[in-house]
Amino acid sequence: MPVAEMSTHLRQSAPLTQSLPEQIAARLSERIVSGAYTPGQRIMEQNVAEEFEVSRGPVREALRLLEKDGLVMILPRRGAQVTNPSIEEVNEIFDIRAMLNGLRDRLIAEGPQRVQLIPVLEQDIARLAETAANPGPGDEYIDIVLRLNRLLTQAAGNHRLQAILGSLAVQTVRYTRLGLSTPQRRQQSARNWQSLLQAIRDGNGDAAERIARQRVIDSRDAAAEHLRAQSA
Amino acid sequence: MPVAEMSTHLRQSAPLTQSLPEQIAARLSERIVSGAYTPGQRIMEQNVAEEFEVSRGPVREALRLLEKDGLVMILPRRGAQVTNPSIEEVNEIFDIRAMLNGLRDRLIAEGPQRVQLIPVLEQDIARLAETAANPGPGDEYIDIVLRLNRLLTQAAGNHRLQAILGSLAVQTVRYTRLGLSTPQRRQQSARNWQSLLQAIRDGNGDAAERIARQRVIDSRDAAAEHLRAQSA
DNA sequence: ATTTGTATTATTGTCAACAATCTTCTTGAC
DNA sequence: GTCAAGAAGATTGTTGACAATAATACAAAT
Repeated sequence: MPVAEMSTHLRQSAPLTQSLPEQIAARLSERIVSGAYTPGQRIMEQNVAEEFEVSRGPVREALRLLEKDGLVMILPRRGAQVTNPSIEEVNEIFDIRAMLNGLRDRLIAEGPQRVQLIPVLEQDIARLAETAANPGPGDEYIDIVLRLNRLLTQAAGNHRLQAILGSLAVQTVRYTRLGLSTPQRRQQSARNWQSLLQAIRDGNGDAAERIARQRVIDSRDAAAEHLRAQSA
Repeated sequence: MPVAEMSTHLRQSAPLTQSLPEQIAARLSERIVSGAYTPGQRIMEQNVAEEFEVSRGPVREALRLLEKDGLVMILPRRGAQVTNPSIEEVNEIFDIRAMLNGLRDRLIAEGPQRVQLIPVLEQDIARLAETAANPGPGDEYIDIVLRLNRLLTQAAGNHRLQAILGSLAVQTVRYTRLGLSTPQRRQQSARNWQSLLQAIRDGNGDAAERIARQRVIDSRDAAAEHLRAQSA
């Protein structure tokens, strides 16, 4: 074997669908959201570069990409560390998400794409109702919620909104999971989704916006409740 | 002549307040918003590097910073070019700004900091009313509006919101100016600011949000009107 | 005249080495 | 024993060179 086998398969000889920094960022992103890198942990360029067998240049760019998504914080001369947002900052992000989800769902309720969307929503929201009361951490429920959100965010047709909401969703997914960890909350959530579906059916943008905002605020409050309980 | 005199003074021997990429980004940012770089124009790393007498590394980072602010678009293997948003994209950004300005002004109307803020607002908004009807492009009026917005965005106390709104404001300042280019529009705008002031005095968050949204939507429509007139 | 293939050039992507700066560890004084 | 100062090490910042790729110009064939 001429050269050490690459353990990570980052390099492909065929045309790359993703740039090298993007691939590195994706791998690091997984580790952060999965908790393999703990909040506050420092990420050193040299280590990442050696692991992926690239130089520090692409790694630097990858870390900048992660910073754009709010997953790491880059301080001058101190490098990147996994973000560890305070409860206040998490609340701030949820407030922004509430407003922008309101806009998103209004755009959908008032837009022409809602007619094709309604059957898909009906199916997913029905599954939400089915799985909400299941005991346990609710991973299945949460997966459906995340997919629903992605679907709606794409369907709204506002590209900039899509980018911002995507970034904010990544930053708060940890807390969204926390907030949906009890059957009671999931049932509350499922009721909200059904209300939203009805508002979209009716083409009622005002109602869609109000319901979306309430959903995110409920999510925020539930997460805050858990965080308070944990720290106590 | 031994070596070309440095025209830009980017390098200081004393401790740098801003990092090198930040300084480069600031300089390029000026040129973009001032129109020295035209929308769609390609910015080449080598050229910028030679002009500022640095290597391409910091320039690359500077361009990534500008991308984060939405001032340039970076395409793989094609480099950076000044963003040239379509009318639709500008409308999208204004919609987002409307929602987030609503949140911002609600936070202020409902927050404790409003009592210290009210005298400052009264002064600036009075000056708005004075200068609104002046003929001409309204540069003075627009300067006050921009300062007011900065003030409120900072005072709201939501750091993430501040970052997002700052970025969106930079991207739309060109169109904001366009929308405030007639005395009629400025008088409409001034009336809106006075309504906002009253809502903040009353501590009425709902009203503050509604008024803020309306203000941005008016701004959006006025800018769109001008753009339509221009292209016809 | 248009189009297609090819060669050339221009530009971005990546790398390894060096410089500057921050952290940590050791040493010494009180 | 605690704290301060300095030295050693570790880490980010910057640079210039090389590689890979995309844009351009030109030539030839239809």
